[in-house]
Amino acid sequence: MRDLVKAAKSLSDETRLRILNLLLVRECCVCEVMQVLNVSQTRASRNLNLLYDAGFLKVRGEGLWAYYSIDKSSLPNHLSLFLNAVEFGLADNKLASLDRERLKEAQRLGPQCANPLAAEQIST
Amino acid sequence: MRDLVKAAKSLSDETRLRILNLLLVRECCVCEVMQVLNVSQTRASRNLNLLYDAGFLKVRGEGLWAYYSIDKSSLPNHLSLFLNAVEFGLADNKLASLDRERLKEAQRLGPQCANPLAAEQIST
DNA sequence: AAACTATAATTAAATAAGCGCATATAGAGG
DNA sequence: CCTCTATATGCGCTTATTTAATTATAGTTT
Repeated sequence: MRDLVKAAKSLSDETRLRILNLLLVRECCVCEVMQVLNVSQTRASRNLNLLYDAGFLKVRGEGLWAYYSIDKSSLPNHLSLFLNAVEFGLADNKLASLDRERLKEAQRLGPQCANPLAAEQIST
Repeated sequence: MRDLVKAAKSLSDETRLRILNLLLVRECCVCEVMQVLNVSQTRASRNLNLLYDAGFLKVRGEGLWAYYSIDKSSLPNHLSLFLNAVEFGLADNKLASLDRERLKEAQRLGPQCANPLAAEQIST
């Protein structure tokens, strides 16, 4: 039961649903999530880790980068069913679609390039 | 997206999963939920209402009683998918099975009969 | 090895969730 | 109309979640 509660809890946050939406398209590193969702590094990392903890994600470290992904074939059945619900629910969602578009243009440039404000401060 | 978050949040609590587990068997009134889960009237009512708010439940008032139920056929698709996940996840759960057993013996006697402590105090 | 960088963890502060108690509501029955 | 009863709700308290800011970690590069 605890697993189920944990899984549902991990899905009960907009940021995390948006993250799953991206990872359903393809593997992402933390900085790509930051870029596409326009959130802080802390927030991206923490919520990715929460989804990992709930069992939805795999992580693969490659040098400094951490690549998160969803491996549907190795998911326990109840998580797989939850994911179906999320995938269906996000399919026709405006923000989710926009995120998927933005993902196409996301680049693996590291966290400091994801924040336009910081970039401005540098150029000033 | 807000709907999805709300749905997932409503599933992220043990009491509410146990309630869904009962209602997947049959319609229940508040006092039956109290009895089977051995929780307070406030707690039963509040959590039923939360699940109702998320769209999972129907209510039917009959005199003083409120009967809650799940009408699978009229659920929106994403809720239906969520429910599948919950149903699967609870199928082989010990506590959920026990609750289903207890449900067979539950009676519609009103809230004060659901609390064994109160019953003892009455008999003393 | 020293400087740099992507991510993780820790902390502190704000916000929200969950529950019991007491009270409100609304229907039933005398 | 008054009382009794099943359920709902407002309030206050406790605990849990979320996040930004800061610091830590670990790999990379020079």
